[in-house]
Amino acid sequence: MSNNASALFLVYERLFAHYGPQHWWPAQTPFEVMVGAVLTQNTAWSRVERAIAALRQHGSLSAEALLALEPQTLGELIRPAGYYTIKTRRLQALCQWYLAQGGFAALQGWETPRLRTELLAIHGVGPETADDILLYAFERPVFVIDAYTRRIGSRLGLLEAKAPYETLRQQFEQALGLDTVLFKEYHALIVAHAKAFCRVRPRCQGCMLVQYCAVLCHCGERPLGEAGAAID
DNA sequence: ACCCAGGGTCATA
DNA sequence: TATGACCATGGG
Repeated sequence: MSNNASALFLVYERLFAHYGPQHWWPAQTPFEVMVGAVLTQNTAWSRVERAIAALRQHGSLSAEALLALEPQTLGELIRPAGYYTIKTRRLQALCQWYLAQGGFAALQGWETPRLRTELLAIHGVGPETADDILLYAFERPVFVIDAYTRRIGSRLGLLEAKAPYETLRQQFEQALGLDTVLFKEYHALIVAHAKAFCRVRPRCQGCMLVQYCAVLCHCGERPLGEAGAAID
């Protein structure tokens, strides 16, 4: 295992030690995970919670119900999550595919590569949304790369922030091994860490940044070495 | 008033 | 391959 690979695992251990288990994804059903994955695209989760609550209140938190809604009605329900016109189309496209394939039980029988390819073919489902769904709805060992992963990873000097999505995903998967439970927890911890320091920006020089890095570099006895020294 | 959030698509070079 | 515009709400 390369230094980089062991460093990625060390970061996980320290995040877990600091924040504890995150119990992700915050949803009651696999289908709700899928809906949330679309709604949270470039959107704060607190906004998504509002939209999901509205859908549940309306009795429309199912593929059949979402498809039956008039676009204008659905748009009104998910309005708090922003991009409501686009997300209305995306949600209904996802539901149409979901039902056409026979729903969750049928899809669960698919091999992961096929499932991923088919998800990516849905209009409005990109790599991160597809991988959120694969990991948290279908429990497949797929590592999710998001903006937080890029930011934290690059600050630690462990990855290139602008590298292609697939490159980074394979980097994590090869470093950690295909472990669904680990992947679920790791991604959730990255988001937890980012949220804890959501005001930290690359140009910041203040104490928040020191704490942000300290969680990963100095909370344990073992140093991160060169990777740790590379932070900002 | 300004920045940005758990992205993705499309047009352009 | 790689930028940039665009989508839209609401919290800090």
